[in-house]
This record gives sequence, C-alpha cells and structure tokens, in this order.
Amino acid sequence: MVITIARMTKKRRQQDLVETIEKNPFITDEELAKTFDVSIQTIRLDRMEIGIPELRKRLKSMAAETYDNVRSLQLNEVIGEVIELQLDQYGISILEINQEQVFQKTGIARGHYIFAQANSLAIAVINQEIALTAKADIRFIRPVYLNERLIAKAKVLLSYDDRSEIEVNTYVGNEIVFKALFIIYRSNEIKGE
Amino acid sequence: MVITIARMTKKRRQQDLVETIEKNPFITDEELAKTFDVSIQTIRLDRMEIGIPELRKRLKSMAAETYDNVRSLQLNEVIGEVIELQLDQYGISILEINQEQVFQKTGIARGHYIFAQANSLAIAVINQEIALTAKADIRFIRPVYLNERLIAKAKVLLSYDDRSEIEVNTYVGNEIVFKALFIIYRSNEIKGE
DNA sequence: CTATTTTTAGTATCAGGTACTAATTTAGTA
DNA sequence: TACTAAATTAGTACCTGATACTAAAAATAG
Repeated sequence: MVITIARMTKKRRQQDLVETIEKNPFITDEELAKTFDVSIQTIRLDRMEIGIPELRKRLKSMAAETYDNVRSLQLNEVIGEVIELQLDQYGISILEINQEQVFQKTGIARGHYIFAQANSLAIAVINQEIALTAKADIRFIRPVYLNERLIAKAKVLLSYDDRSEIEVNTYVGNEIVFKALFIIYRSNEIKGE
Repeated sequence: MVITIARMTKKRRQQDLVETIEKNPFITDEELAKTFDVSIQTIRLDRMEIGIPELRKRLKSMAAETYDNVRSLQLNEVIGEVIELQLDQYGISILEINQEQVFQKTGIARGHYIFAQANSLAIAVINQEIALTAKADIRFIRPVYLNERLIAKAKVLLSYDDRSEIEVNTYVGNEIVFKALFIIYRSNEIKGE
C-alpha cells in the first residue's frame, strides 16, 4: 500500500499563497515553491491567475509607498489597536510600548503616546464623521515602561446634542497608569471655550 | 578652433550623484549615465567608490523600512522644532501640520499631534534627565487645519523641589488655538496622584 | 612628454523573473 | 475502466539591472 499525502486543492493553495505573500512580500517564487511543495511554474501560474506581481515589482511599489508617504496615513490614524468597540458607548484598545516610544535614558514611555492612544480611542468611540477633542483633563498615574502593554478603556459618560464626555482609563495589567476625561464635540462647527 | 565643454570633475560628479540618487532612488544606472553624460561604467565605478547600492537593493531596503515600521509613528522624539529655549523658564516650538497629521475627510489636525507638540516642548523646557508629565489640563480652542503653522509657547509658572507647573499656549498667527497646563515631575521617582 | 588617473568598452555571469510550448500527471466522469 | 479535461511540471529563449572582471583609450598632472 502506498501512502499518498492528499494534495492541496488549487483554490486552497492560491488562498494560502495570497496570505503568505502578504505576510512576507520579500519571498521569491523559488521559496514559495518549496514551502508549498509544488514546482516554480505552478507558483507562477498561480500568481498570474491571482494577479500578484513578481517580487521585484512588489518591492518597488512598497518602496514607492515609503517614498510617497501614502502609507503613514494608515499608521497614524489610530494609535493602538482597537479590540472592542461599542459605538457611542465604550471601547478598548491595546498598545505595546516599543523602543521608539520611550525616553532612551529611562525606558519610560513618552506621555504623548499614552495620550494619543486614549485620544484616538475616544474619537473612535464617537460614531461621527467629525469628532474633535475640545477639552481634556489627564493624569499620568505611574510611568509606563518599554514593552509594557497598555490597555485603554473608554466609556461614554454623558452625551449631549453636540458633544460627549468620555472617560478613558489606561491599565498595565490591573494597575491603572493613566486617566483622562475628554469632552469631544461632534457637531460640524467646533466650539472652543 | 574646437569648442570643448569643460568636463565635470570626478569629485563634483560623485557629489551630484549622491544627491540625484537621494532625490530619486528609483533611477537606474543607465538613466544616470545619460543625465551625467558619462558611460554606464563610470556611474558604476562611482557608485562603488561612494558605496551606493544598486537600484534593486535600494528599493528592497526602502520596502523593508515600510515593512518594519521603522518609519512608524512620526510621533517620535520631539514633535515640532524648538526654536527658542531658556531652560526652566520658557521655550518656543513650531510645527507645520501636514497631510499625515490631519483627518482626511475634514483636513483638521488630530488632537494628539497638537498635544504632543505642547508636551514635548514642556518636557524640553525642564532641564532634567528625567522629566515626566504627571497631569495636564488642556483646551482645544479652535480646529487647526492642514498646512497651518503652530507656534507653541511654554512658560514655567511655578517650580517646586520635585515638580514644575508649565503653561503652554499654541497659536496660529496671533490666534490662540490650544492651551495646556502641565505639571511635570523631575525627581527620580514619579509620584502619581 | 611621459606617468598616472580617469573613463570607456566589452565579456561572462547572476537573480528573479516573463512568455511561451510541450509533456506529464491527476482528477472527474460517461 | 477508459477517456477527457484540468492541473502540474519541464524546458527554453529572453528580459532587466545589475556584479565582476579585463583591457584599452583618453584626459590630466607632474
């Protein structure tokens, strides 16, 4: 009896291919052939069918993105990853503090990152085209260190016609490290004080 | 009489080469040869001597930058350019709002950039190894738009042993757009509330 | 006017492909 | 079970944008 390892279907392989290349756009056809255990021609046929460009073109367009600054928009939208969101009610986001976000001498996170996480979460919770921070009271309760994972929890306390009051508490584990109270306007015209 | 167009010196050409490639990293050796009116070999010798990698390697490393998030958040070190600084007294910084810092739909600057400018200026004014924001009251007085130039002015109001109170007002022209009051600790141990 | 530097020319080779033809294998079905 | 269609593999010629190298020609300096 010959043991035959069931071959992947074409469809499945192509789906996986997309994922693999997305995950590592630097991979060559040869390497792909090895990982999927098919010939290099199959990989190339797959790429053609799906419409994935060759390695060098992928790199070029990624480089162009860097150059054009197109990409940074995405990155800068929301600081931290929103993992839970009930519009107009509450939201949770996490942010792991990395090298770039700390003072080198102390390894302590720069305050504006912690603020940015809280602020962008608060904005995200407000389900509006236009939502602008008008006022904030904030407390940094204890320093946050490199590699700590910040969990920001936002809760809408009050909602008026034109503005909302949102409380954001940020934790490392169970320990609260930061508190903020935002007043966010959502009318077309922002009213300052 | 033969009119001879003076040939560029090697040194000069190599300087220009660096600049040209920096300005447009997507240029091939062939195109470079044409623009400098030398042979492709000369361009290659030049690149070797200077240590500029070939086009494809340049693109690859640019792509890697995108991928690695090295460029990541521009909320890096100090947000804004500090143009005046009297330690423990006052400071001024300017920040021009660009595409990446605004909401695409409205062209209005995200609040955390404005905060970040103020916060990093306040930290810069405190002449200490360790200076951490403990508390802040902030008001966004009017929205700030794309291409507006923010001028943040920080003034130390009070100084205690372990902390300072700093006021930051941010202007566009003569118009105040943002106000903040920071309490910044400068002892080794930060005391939260 | 020669010695040295600089530049150009040319060839072989490489990576990572495209584009194409043809053969082989596998799977579906009458 | 045999036939057919789909899928896969093999192989070749060619492409771009290079490296690495040798050698010759031209320009410049001493």
